[in-house]
Amino acid sequence: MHIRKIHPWTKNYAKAVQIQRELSNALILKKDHGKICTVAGADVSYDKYSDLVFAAVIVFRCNKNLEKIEEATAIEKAMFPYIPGLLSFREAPVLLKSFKKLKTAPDIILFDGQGIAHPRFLGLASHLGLILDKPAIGCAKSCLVGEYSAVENAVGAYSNLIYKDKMVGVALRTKLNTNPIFVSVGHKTSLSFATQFVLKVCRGYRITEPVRQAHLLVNKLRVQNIKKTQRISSIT
DNA sequence: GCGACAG
DNA sequence: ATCTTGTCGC
Repeated sequence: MHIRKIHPWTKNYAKAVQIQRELSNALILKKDHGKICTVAGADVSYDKYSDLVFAAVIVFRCNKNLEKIEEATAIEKAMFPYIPGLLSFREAPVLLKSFKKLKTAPDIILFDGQGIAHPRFLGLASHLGLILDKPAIGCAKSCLVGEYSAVENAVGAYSNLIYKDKMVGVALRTKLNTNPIFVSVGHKTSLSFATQFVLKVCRGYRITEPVRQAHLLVNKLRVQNIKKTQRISSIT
């Protein structure tokens, strides 16, 4: 799929922050799409013993079975450290490399991270939604910024996530007796649609099925790659 | 200065 | 995120 080149992947923290401030103004924080027929889940994995970063994206048909349409993976060297608030500068390059391999562009994309529930309102899902020019939703497993009240223990229950007097997302219960996940708009969709959509693509786990499958695939890729590397080094 | 802090 | 087995609870 097409990758828009909006800005360089700087390694300078101050510049990265400035880029986030500028890009956040270009976000479309409303439902800007028709019926969603395909959905993609994306995730990243790291190798503790090297500086390699792995990515996987899987596209599904939005039916009951979430039939898999296509998948793509990529490997890249980590060029940016993990800094809360600057996650996209670490994970976006390898993710884009995998998205570039997709033949079919999904109608919406689910990311393992925040959308606008972010210090400068530009989390991973928002940043990539802009670059890919696609509706995107942030599905984080923990909270980065904002405050919220306790969520009732019932699937579908949620509480608003407030940051700087703005509603930036929701803490959503996707599974009984399990901590809620944090859903926020990434780009080109609304919070209400994102919330309902996330619930529709959950399959008995806390994490949405598209992201969960991408997580399983990227970890498989990492383990295979590590084993392959060890086979080669034992011969050499 | 102190504490918080997606993956 | 990553290193890792069993184990407590629904």
